[in-house]
Amino acid sequence: MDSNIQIEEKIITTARQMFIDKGFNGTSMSDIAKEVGINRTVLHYYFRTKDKMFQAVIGGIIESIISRIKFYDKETKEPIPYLVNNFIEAYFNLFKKHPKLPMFILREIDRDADYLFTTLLSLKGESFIAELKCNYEEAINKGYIKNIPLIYVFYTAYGLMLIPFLTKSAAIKVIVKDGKEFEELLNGWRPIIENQLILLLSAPKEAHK
Amino acid sequence: MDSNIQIEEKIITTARQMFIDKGFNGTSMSDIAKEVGINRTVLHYYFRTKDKMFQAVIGGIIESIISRIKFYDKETKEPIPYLVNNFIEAYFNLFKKHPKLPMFILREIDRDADYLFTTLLSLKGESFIAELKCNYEEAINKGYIKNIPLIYVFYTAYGLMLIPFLTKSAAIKVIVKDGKEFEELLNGWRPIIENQLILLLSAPKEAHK
DNA sequence: GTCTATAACCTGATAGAC
DNA sequence: GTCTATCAGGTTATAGAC
Repeated sequence: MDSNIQIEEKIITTARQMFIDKGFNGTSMSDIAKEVGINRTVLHYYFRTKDKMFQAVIGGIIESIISRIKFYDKETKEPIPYLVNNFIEAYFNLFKKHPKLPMFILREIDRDADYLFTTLLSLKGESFIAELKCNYEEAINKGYIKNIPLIYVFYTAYGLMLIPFLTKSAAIKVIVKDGKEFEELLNGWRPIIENQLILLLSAPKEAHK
Repeated sequence: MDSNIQIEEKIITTARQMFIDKGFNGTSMSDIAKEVGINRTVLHYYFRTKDKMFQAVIGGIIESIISRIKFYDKETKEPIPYLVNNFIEAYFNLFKKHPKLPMFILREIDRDADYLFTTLLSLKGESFIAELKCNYEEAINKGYIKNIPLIYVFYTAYGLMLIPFLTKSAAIKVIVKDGKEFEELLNGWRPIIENQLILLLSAPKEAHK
């Protein structure tokens, strides 16, 4: 039977969206069943427990986030501003499509960081993070980017990237009337974070006053 | 009776800490009662509902966060680097003492932004935000700071300020061994965020290359 | 495969004895 | 004021009929 696979597929996609919007604890099996349009016990038939269902869903979410990272490639030698531009473009598109994703990932880090990293490493390989670091240090040694610890680049990039989405509902209370005006706010924010990232990364000759 | 007031005091302080650590939904009345060392129904005797108990606690939390904001004072005319330094100092101290506070405030914004702002305005006055904006615009007009929308200053300040604490448990998984090393990580981060804020705010003559 | 029925919890909240 | 007992509602999960 292929209606089997179809319904399993439908469960996973709607469950993914609901977990992103409301988090693990905020989403009940009943909610998911109602949204899919099936009996609650059917969920248990396919996945047995809520945890196993979450496991079937979290991989795709992590993949969609991590795949946005693109590092300095010694072959193509793309300039920093181009890389920064690409990075921001990719994440802005992702978060405009899933505005609750930033909150989701932080909530999950807070809830169970161990499990998140186990899943991440099983997806991208055990040495994923070590490879990132190695790649980054090589770019420093060749003088393409400033000598600054990788973690601070992450802090700058993700701190500035996530904050508008994390505080979106507050912004709509205070300075912006609707989603359309929020979009314009984002458009004004983009060049600022772009500039700050380039300033942080650019090799000394471009950066020093 | 004053044992009355004592126990009410004890309930509030431990409830505040537990709400900060686990959020509103993550903290049950049973948890609080167990931590205080009383019967669960005693909580209902003092506060009747969980919501009213949260109300008794949230004011102090908001106050501790908002009171850190210090804007340009036309009287004393303190220079931007000094103000930035003070701002970062105040929040780093607060978050080192309560590392879960950043996650708490974001979670509550996500859960009920309306209620949070109603409480904020009732504490600081209806025109609190308008006054901030007015103060800020005056500083721009007098040429003390660059002409950039206030919201983007908030995004930069809080984005860079919050991100290390929001991802602390992830950092401890990956790049840092313990709390002491995390402290050092923070010490290295501080001058960077300081520099970025000063660059963002400084009036044109100091800022342009 | 999908349903009903039910189990075994946990939640917030209240009534009433002491 | 503080307790026990109880309620009504929600949660995940399973057994068994069809």
